[in-house]
Amino acid sequence: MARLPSKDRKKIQLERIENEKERAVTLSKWCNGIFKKANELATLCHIQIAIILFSITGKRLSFGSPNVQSVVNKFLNPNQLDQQPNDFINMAVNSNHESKLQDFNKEFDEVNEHLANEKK
Amino acid sequence: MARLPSKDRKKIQLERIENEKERAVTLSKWCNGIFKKANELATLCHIQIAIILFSITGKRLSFGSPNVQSVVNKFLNPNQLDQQPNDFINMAVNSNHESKLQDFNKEFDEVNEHLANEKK
DNA sequence: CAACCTATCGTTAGACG
DNA sequence: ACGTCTAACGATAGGTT
Repeated sequence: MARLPSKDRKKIQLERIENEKERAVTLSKWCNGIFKKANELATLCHIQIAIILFSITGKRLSFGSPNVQSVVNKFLNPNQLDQQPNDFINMAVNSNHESKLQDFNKEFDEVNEHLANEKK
Repeated sequence: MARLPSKDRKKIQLERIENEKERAVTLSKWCNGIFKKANELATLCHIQIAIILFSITGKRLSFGSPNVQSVVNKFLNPNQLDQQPNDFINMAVNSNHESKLQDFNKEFDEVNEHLANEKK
């Protein structure tokens, strides 16, 4: 309730946050913000976008619209025509990427859950 | 100079922008904003981040800190230890990705140029 | 510790150059 | 087409629950 009067100071300083906890909180908030913006941009401008991020602790976060795989794949194979989703899945499964795909799906679920919550 | 009085209305509607020119302008502005945020986040939280984006016209834009390749590579090979930059470059050159690398470098130059300008 | 709150900071739509 | 301007909008630091 009664909020202390003079604490809303901000003004980010563009340098590394040394305090671990503060850094983790900032990362979490900014990730939400950037992923949300990416999602809005995908809708507004009808683009495809993928964001991949590794924190200093090794945690991996990603976001993609429509999904990370298709954008990364397009990035790695710019000369190919757009592939059907089934083609991409088949390609991935037919090579040695099974465990990778599971990781992907896990992350997508997490991110999508987050986004779904935010939309409510 | 004398600005019309009542035109700063906004309130984005979260739906696709149909007007091509307006959509291109919005994409340009938002890309600057998101890439800038990604760069700030990389500094603040000491993360690695890559953003890959394809516009509806097929234009490809990307941003990476420290660079797109290393993050995408880490994403595709999560079980490997971090590679030295030279290792990655050798890997890329030794496979059939030469033209891809040139594209990468071109994009990095463009983005870095933009960022450098913004920082001034 | 994640969600909520809100003053303040940062981003951007629309107008203009 | 790209930079600048600025009010209005959106994101968030620091706080509380």
